[in-house]
Amino acid sequence: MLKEERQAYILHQVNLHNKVLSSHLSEQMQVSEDTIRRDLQEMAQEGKITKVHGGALSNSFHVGITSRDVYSVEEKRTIALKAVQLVQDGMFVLTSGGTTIIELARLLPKDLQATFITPSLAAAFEYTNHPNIEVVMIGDKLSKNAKIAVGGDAIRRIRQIKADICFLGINAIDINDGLTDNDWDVVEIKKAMIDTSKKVVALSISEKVNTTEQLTICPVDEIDILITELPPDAAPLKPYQKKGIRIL
Amino acid sequence: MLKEERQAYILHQVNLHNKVLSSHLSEQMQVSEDTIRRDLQEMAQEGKITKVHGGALSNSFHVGITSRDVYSVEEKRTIALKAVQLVQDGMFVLTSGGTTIIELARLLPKDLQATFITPSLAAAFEYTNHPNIEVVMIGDKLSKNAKIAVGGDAIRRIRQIKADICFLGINAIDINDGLTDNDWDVVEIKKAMIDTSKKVVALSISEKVNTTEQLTICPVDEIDILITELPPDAAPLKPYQKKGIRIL
DNA sequence: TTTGTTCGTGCGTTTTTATGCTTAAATTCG
DNA sequence: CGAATTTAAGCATAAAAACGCACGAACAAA
Repeated sequence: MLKEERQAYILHQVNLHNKVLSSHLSEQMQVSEDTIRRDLQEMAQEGKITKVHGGALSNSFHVGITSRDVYSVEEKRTIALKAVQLVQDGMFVLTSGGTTIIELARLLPKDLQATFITPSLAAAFEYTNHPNIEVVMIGDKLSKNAKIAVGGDAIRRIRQIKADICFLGINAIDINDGLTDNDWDVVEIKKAMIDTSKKVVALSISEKVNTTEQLTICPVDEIDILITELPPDAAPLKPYQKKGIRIL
Repeated sequence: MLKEERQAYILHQVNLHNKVLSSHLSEQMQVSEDTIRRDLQEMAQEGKITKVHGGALSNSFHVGITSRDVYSVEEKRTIALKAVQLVQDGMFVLTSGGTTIIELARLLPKDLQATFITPSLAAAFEYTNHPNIEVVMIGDKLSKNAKIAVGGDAIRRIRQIKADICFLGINAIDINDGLTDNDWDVVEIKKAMIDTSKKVVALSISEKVNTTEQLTICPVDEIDILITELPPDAAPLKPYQKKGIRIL
């Protein structure tokens, strides 16, 4: 059997079943696993498949939901980096959706072992890329624009969880009006998340600090930690610090 | 034997068998391998064949390697088009994940008003792009590779639904072994989906017909409709038709 | 016919490629 | 953590390719 033949067959199998085992292929084609591994490596380099421990995965399904240009990524990355430090092994972490949360998801250390729970499709998707993280998706009717599960069932489910920490990507925060948003269903979900978590962390780019939307989620004193891309002692954050909120 | 004669013969052989070995040709025509190699090289330069180590491949064979998008999109699209016709306004539709289902999701008519329920992240995401479709995500612990919710809670939730129709993207179907898969949790989910649906539709490219994986989902007679990219009267599908399964 | 040129072919020799094996390191999993 | 599996790297070997060279046939021109 020619090398190219073999690789064509492998590609075929991979795309057929979404995954293949080196051992299996080796047996099927009567060549050593070494050869298979070299084939897989070669094909992976050409971008045809994704090589993993023990075999290979199809590339087609892997690329999906995410990746699209995000507004002020740099700031959000800064925020996410600070947030990551709050997560420790074994924690139950509840998160909302939103682009800042997605950045957080991407920056989680590879060896972190924790359980992440979210009603957001995109966040859930990102979490599944981390091998050591257990991901729980909160299901229910999906909100079309936020792409997160909303509704009574989702809320009930969230309230059943006792999370160690909750990360909220927020749209507007104001010292008087508190946390606000513009989608009724999302507000309900965030309320539930806050209620059921021991510690609440609000993530927001400084642009959104001291702005207000139509619907109230909660007053500022219900959040424990506020993270922006600014240094903790920046002037605009002083009022929040005075209210007893920890700034990172 | 003249050079031209020889090359004509080689071309014939290549197109007939999709591959030739230099050694084989050399023996057949009683010339040195050097000569064969020179012939192959010449023909390769003219674009008639593709030369590889040890022999040559037909050019048509090689195109399979170059196409690197989703595997057999065309077939899957054909399948999806047939499947779409089964959905009508007002239906409750339950679907699994998988690339064929994603194609189905993309091909749904814009004006379709129905409720789609799925444990698959990618499928749910696609459904949310349709303004008139109500999307319900089944939540639970997420399976890392399939990116679908698995576990007792998801199963319980699925069983509470009485769906009009259920679309399953399947990995392997065999007349004796029935529907099979290679992921325990996914199998459980699919079982639940089948049990709770009035009508079960299996979507599969013909390559997966008459193949078997390790874990059984259900015998073939539990599915109502089988859709492949082949015409309904294709030979490989006859046995299924005899069992009373409708073929599309 | 003779001579010189070109082409096709085969034969050694040297390189390159493909593959399997062994061993040590890495990874996974109970 | 420790056992079992998987991988990576180096080495050995055989097969194939590349290269130069030589021989002989075909062919053209003198």
